[in-house]
Amino acid sequence: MNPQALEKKWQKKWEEARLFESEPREDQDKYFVNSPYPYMNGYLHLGHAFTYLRADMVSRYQRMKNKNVLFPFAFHCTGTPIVAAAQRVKEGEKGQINALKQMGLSKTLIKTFSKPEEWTKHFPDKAIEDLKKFGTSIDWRRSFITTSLNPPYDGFIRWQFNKLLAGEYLIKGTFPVVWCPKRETVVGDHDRLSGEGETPQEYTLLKFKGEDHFLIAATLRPETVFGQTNLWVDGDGTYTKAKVGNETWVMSQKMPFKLKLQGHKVKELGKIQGRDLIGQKYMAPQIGNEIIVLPSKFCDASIGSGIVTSVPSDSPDDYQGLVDLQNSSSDCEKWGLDYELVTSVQPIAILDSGEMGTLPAPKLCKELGIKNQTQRKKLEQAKQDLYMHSFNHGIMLDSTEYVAGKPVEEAREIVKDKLIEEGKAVIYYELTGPVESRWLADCVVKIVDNQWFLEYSSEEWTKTTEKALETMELYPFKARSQFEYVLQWLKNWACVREKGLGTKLPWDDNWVIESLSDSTIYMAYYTVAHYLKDLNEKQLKESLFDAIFGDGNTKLAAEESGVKQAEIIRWRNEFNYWYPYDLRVSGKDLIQNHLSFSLYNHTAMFGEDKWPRGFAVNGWVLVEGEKMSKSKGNFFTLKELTSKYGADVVRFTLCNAGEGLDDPNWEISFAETAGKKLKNWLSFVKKNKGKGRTTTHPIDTWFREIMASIAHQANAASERLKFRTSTRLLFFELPQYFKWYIQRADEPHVEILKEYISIVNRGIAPIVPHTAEEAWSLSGEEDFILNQPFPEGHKPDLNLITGEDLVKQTLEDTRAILSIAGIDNPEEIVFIVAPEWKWNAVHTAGELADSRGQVKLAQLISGVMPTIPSESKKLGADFLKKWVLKDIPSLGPDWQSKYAQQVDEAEILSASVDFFTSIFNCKITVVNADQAKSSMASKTNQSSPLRPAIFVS
RNA sequence: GCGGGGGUCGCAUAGUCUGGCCAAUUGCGCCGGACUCAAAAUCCGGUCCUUAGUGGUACGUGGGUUCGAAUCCCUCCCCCCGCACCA
Repeated sequence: MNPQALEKKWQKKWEEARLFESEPREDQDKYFVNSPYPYMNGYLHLGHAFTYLRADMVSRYQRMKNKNVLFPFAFHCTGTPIVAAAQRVKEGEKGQINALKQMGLSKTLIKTFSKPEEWTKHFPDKAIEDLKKFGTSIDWRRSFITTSLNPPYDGFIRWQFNKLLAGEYLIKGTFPVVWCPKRETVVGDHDRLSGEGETPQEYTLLKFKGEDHFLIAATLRPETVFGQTNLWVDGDGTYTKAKVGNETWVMSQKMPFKLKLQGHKVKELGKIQGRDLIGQKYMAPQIGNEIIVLPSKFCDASIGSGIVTSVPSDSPDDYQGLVDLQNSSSDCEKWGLDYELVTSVQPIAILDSGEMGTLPAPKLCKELGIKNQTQRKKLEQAKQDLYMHSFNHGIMLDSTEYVAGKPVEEAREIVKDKLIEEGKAVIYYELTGPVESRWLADCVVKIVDNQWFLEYSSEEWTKTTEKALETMELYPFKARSQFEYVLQWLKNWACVREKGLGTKLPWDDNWVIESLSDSTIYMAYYTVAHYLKDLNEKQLKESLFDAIFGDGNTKLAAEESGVKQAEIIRWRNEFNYWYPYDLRVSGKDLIQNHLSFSLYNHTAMFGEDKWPRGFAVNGWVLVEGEKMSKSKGNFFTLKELTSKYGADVVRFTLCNAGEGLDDPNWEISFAETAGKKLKNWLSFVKKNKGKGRTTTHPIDTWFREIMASIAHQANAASERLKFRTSTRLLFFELPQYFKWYIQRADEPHVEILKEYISIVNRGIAPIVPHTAEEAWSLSGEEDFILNQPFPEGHKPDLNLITGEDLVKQTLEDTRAILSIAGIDNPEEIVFIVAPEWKWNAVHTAGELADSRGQVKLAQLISGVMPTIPSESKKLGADFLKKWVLKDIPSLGPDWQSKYAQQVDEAEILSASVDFFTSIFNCKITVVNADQAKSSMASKTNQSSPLRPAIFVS
């Protein structure tokens, strides 16, 4: 049977048995695991598969630990990408249509994709199909899509936001967005021809008072106003004079338009030439001096405000501009400037940038050998370096008055706020780089009024959320510091948008709730999703949600919604049974947004008993060590992989790709060979059903103990979601031991063979469920393997293992010696076990050992020597010396326990003579050192407890 | 720059928290052998150097702590992820 057929068979059986349709059961502990729903603008890929596999393995593992498990799944459709993509299809854009074609969609289907709803129908269905074929243990009855396309969910989100508003978790503010002036719309990343990732950046607009107007200059470094020496304009450029509010401003020609979008009242008055400004003097903000306007080449009337305030101490551009002008009296003459006056302008030190000094810009320019202001590349680099350096290391000098001694980072905010308060500056936004919209227009920044924010920066709310985090179980432990950091750093989140799919803000139809904000507590919705599914919009009253998810009155809810009160109570009970969720499995990229948001919203919406119990985070899947991407050609959808390799191979190899926070690395070569391994296991199980001897063999006990020990370790690993470790132990390591067992015992014992098969089957069931089910049934067992207990084992009894370790060690040593000696066909091999007195010596050493296992040599020698036969006294001293100085350190602490019980080495090795003979095909002799032939004396002396001397000939 | 995670024997991974059973796990690859007319599959053995075994070197670099360091501390170098309004 090919893997797909086998998998289909078991998937059908699971479905028929309704194995994953979870219902509350009061007599059983529950376990609720979930994972963030995927965004539905494409098929599920290997990256999704990894996270969902982890959730599925937990789900299956917990079922085997006798938990009543709920694992639901849903689909995210909120936001702009689907709408934007649909719009592109509608406009017939080639790139978008090709992308869909590449996914294997038919032409007719693609046509329908001009409607966003079609996306939300097609992809969820396909995702369900893919995940079913992947063998996930999901309760599909509870699935849903988000947005207003699903009225019950829509109602749930409206209910949530009403509660958030009432609880004062929402605040209003303004917010800068990227704006297309042509289309008059917000421009997200997917609406851009170029400039992806560019965002609005805050500048401080400084106002320089002149006789009847202000010059306007934008700066990113308001704290440097203390060092202003002059202004720069583009002498060849043209500027605009405009009335802004009650003042008259001079600025670049494009700026009035931008100012309007940023909430200013602007009326253009006329033009003014840059050259007319040169030589004029203006009152500089903060320093209260008049400074002169000078011409520069780097200053461009079309960028920003077109006017720059000059701080030569800390800006390489400004410094170089000044030097250039001071080096050229002819230029000064050309612009009608007083050369004397120009040369008198000098940089003013305002902040200490550590090793860069208090006048870093002049220093840098000289060091870099910058000749003039047209060396843009060097100057740009110098500016970047200096900007970061000063920001991180700079301390304001005494001359800066109220910010003296403060780090630049703090001073910047203080100075900015003060200037704004005094009316000497305003906030202004520019983009971090040029952005061109799909509608072929250059984008600008617009300030949105009335923007709603979730107030994640609220101290009180954060405190409660931190408390919630404290009680949570995090996988891996390492993730905690990351979460702690995020919670204290998280800022307010703009939670509504002007466009895109989603739920409308209940109290303002013009806003749609944003996609990271409508997905914070929906795990609660899973508990009753299958009941709410059929309700109509009129029934979806606030009171109903209050009654199910809170302490709302069920009678009132029944009256308002028309749902029977008993039903509502049942739903509430189901919510209370499953909630809170025990584990949410996600990629690590969601720590800083989604998972943290989810935690915040839980503390806002629910009581402490409903706060999340666990987060598990994992890395991003790499393929052959490289990031998966369509352009690299290493992009795999879940669907193509399961149909190529089968679900279990994909699960097995993904599980083996990694665990913890590291990026898991999926290897194709392993996927190619893993199928064979699974198949081999099946044939092994089939072939060995009921086989084995009924007589006992000394080695049986050893293997039983090994099985228990491996199972014990695997169970502990699985408990911490380390399923790779678990699989390695059970599927790779245990079989190694089994091989050894077979080598030693020829035929396994019937009960032990059965136990071995059972342990491996149950152990790998969470990872490769189809193979495990098949093997379970092949081995003659009844029922689903999923209903069996996961093997737990126990810690091994070392005494039962030591003897076999001796045989193993001896075999390895013998092999090593033979190969080094170059003997292919030995005639005789003699194992010379340590004499009694060496054992005694070791025991005595064990008794004398301190807590670290250390032994004082002198003390040991004096204690042991009397017990050593006189003929061996010299050897004895040598042995003790070596034992204490060499062996004990390498054996490690607690070395004594290994030797505590003296095993009869001669007997153990003698019992294994047949075994050794079968391997080396020669005479095997075991002797005690006391009886060894004198011809072997030099070897004999090497013997020590558990490490016999070996003589080959 | 800030925050987080890393750098291990061809490749990939375990080990690091809790220092010594660590020349170091496991998979892939490679080499040799068995089986076979042959191949595939499977099985056995090997895969740092040296050596009739318990010796040397080695876990990014350079120091330190310790009887003892892949593991703890410090320096430096390098790689990955995030720094948001985007799902």
